[in-house]
Amino acid sequence: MANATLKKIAQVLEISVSTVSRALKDHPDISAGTKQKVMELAETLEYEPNAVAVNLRSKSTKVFGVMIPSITNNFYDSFVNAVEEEVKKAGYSLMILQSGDDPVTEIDNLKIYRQNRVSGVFVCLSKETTKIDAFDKMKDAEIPVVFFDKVPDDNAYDRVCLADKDAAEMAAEALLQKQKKNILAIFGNTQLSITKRRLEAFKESMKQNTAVNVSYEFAGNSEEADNIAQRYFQLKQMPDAVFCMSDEILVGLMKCVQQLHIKVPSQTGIIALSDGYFPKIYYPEITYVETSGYRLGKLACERMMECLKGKEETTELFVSSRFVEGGSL
Amino acid sequence: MANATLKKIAQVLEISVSTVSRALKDHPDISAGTKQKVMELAETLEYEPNAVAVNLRSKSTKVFGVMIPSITNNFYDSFVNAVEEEVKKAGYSLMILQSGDDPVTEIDNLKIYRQNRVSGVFVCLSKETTKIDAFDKMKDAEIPVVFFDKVPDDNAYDRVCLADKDAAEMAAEALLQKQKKNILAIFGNTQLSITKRRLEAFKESMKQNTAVNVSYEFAGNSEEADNIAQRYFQLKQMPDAVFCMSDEILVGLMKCVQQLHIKVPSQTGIIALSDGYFPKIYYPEITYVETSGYRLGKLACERMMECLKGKEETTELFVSSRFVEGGSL
DNA sequence: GTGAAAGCGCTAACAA
DNA sequence: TTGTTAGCGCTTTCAC
Repeated sequence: MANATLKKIAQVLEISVSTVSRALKDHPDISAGTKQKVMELAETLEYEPNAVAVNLRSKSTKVFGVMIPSITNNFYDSFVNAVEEEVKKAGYSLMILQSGDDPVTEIDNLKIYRQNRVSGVFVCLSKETTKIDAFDKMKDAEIPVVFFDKVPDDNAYDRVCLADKDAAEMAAEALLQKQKKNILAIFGNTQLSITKRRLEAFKESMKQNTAVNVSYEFAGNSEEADNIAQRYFQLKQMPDAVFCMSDEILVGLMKCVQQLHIKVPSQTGIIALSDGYFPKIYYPEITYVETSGYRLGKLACERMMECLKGKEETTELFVSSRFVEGGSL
Repeated sequence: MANATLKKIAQVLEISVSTVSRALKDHPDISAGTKQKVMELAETLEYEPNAVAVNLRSKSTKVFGVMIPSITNNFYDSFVNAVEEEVKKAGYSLMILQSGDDPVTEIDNLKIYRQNRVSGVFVCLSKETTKIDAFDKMKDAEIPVVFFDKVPDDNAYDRVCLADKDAAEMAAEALLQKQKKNILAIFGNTQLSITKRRLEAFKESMKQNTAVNVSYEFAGNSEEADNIAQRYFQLKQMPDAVFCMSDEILVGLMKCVQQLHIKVPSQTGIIALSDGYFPKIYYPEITYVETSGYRLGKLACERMMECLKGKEETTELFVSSRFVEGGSL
């Protein structure tokens, strides 16, 4: 008999609902005998508490929202994976909503989260988002928001980010170390703060050695990266190394490498910033600086949990980077 | 002022809660004047209905569960993407839970879905699941379940699947058409029904031409596929074509192809069953038979919606396959 | 040790 | 046209 309620159990046993409730929670007030009977009946009736009712009563759902531009993206997947894994331990579930990189959808989604009274929201801003006042409503509703990856500039918000600066620097250092002289550096959409940070740090590191020639290019997707690479590798003076800011760009570059039969690393070296999956599908495996969505997820959870137990100030936290040697540089 | 309730509005306006409720719903009974006042106050108070309360009252949440082995998987992503897109139109949200291919977690997750009174659940069984009686509890709770991809054999359940048989046949036909004589066919985990179906159909098609030599191999992941390919491509009689049952296997094969500098399609042809992303990251692009997670998602939604409005019998539905020409065969 | 009652926020049948 | 009442399932204070 499914959908048993406290009431039903109470009726059968001819005791009150509150006693049943307490018995099921193993409350000290209740006699062993009563507990026994209640537990048993609950068992046979397959009683399962109605979370909706509990939530209404307690004014708190055990659900976190996660908003990402798109779920079909390796990096966000890793993030979500980590978060799901982590919050489950505390009995939470996830409500995942995609913004599709659309600020309007983003705002709609926030509304859904508010109406569902989620306990908190993890947000990666859409590419197009410029105004973030919509998030103030979450404050009013007392729903903590932890931004990740694409975060607002405003210090008034909690943010966890990749150590973009460190990562870009590490990659740049590696290139210099290998004495590369003619580098093609492909970055993503310049609108994104993530691109800006990586670009700036990379450029800064490159200043150390003025004898190095670096060409900066920008690709919005894999295909554009492919096209850019095509152009450069048909020059008589081929790049002797390529830096890829992201997996998307790496994938585009590698298609070009395959097409033009470029030997890696003898003809050209390659280094990327990556979550780690794509570098391993090529031969030789690509040397990369890890920017882990998984670790970012864990960090975001930690921060969220702090927010829940009365946070103090907002913070910006970073996930450290890690150099992973492949055979491509 | 956030967290306004009907009660607050009612108090301010000195009218009853039910009038407020009706006014907000634009109920015909309510006078224009009252509606006006209520609407305005609701606006300024930033009233937003409490979904939890509504759910409790209506005994129906606007949430679907989606259970997949892992979210870090292209195919399931596409599926989830399609489902999210589709159900959003009807005002539903998704609660995604991963089973991690663990039957115990699977059962725990079902419990979470039941307790949260989701409106329905989309389930892809874990690799390890053998007994499915846990799903009967969902029936008792009157929560419709639509299985997808990895589905139970039992006809008593609603299922949407890829047309594995068709897809494998199409690939086999293409190989025969191209006069391939020495084919390496790599399949996945033989425990999975999906593997069985694809394997059986492929073998059946191959029977048409007994002059063709086919080697059947099985790989549980990309690395194993790579190793198998390594072995075959170091034989003096190299395969003149390779069939990959899945993206995972294709990725492994391609790593080997890169390592051994095998020319595609001149030295060996390649054909795969795939969702479509991975075939396009290689050069030449891989010829594949599309097994679309996205379309599967759409179909699953259709079926779910039917279930919600009182279904009749359970069905097994299939997403048709599509041959996509790359340059690899 | 147990029960009665109130209330979380909302809806809807029934009254007025 | 509006209000009253009851109740969704649960928890918890207060009384006995």
